[in-house]
Amino acid sequence: MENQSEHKSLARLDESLLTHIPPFSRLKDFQIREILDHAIARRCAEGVTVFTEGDPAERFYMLLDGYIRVLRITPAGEQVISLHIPSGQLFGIAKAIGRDTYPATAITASEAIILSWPTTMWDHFVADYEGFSSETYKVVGQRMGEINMRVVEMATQQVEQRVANTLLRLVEQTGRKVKDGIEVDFSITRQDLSEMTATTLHTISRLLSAWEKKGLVKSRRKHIVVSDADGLVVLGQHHA
DNA sequence: GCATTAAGTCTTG
DNA sequence: CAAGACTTAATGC
Repeated sequence: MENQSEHKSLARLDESLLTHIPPFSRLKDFQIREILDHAIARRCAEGVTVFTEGDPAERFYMLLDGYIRVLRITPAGEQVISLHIPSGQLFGIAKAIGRDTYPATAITASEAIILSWPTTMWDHFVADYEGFSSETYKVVGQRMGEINMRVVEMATQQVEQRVANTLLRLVEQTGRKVKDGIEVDFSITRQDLSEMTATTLHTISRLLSAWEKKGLVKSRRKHIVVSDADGLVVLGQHHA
């Protein structure tokens, strides 16, 4: 949790870092300055735990660059990946959902740059910074919506449909255009995908191999490119 | 239709 | 070379 993360407040933080990020975009320069002066900036390698489920929510976070993986551990010790967060979003905002501990664990899915503030400042942010709370509700709502969709998928769809839809969501939210399609923009293993879809890495491996033969995806170790999104959409809908 | 087991290869540090 | 990522086939519910 305190891995190699260079706590130095990355020189002096430039105001342009925040001016175009939704929760702060409506603020005056002096307010941005104020916010940055209270922030701690941290640059993390991939795989660093930012906070752990159940920990007291002492800080809240803004992801400036990279991706965050949100996960929970079952009593049996299995990981379940519940969400990936792209840059420009707040996370670890326990206060927004009425908690004083973190409801899940957050780990960097790539190299990342993260700002954070003490949770004691939360009420101040909500009260004094225009647009901050509405943006918070929006993000919380979006994530709830996605989780809801996934619950329905888990209950009603077969594995192939679930994996197809999960992969589509991944490239939609975190995809990067490459030569022959859209690539998931961070390291992702078959194990990871299985933890997102409640299946095994073996099934994922078989599915990806089959899809590759059909020309839907191209994957190498830790990389997945979706080359025919429409084809995947069909698979995700249809009962094959 | 899928998990499990098991037995392997290939890649990376 | 060891550890981790990945593949494939066999078996059983």
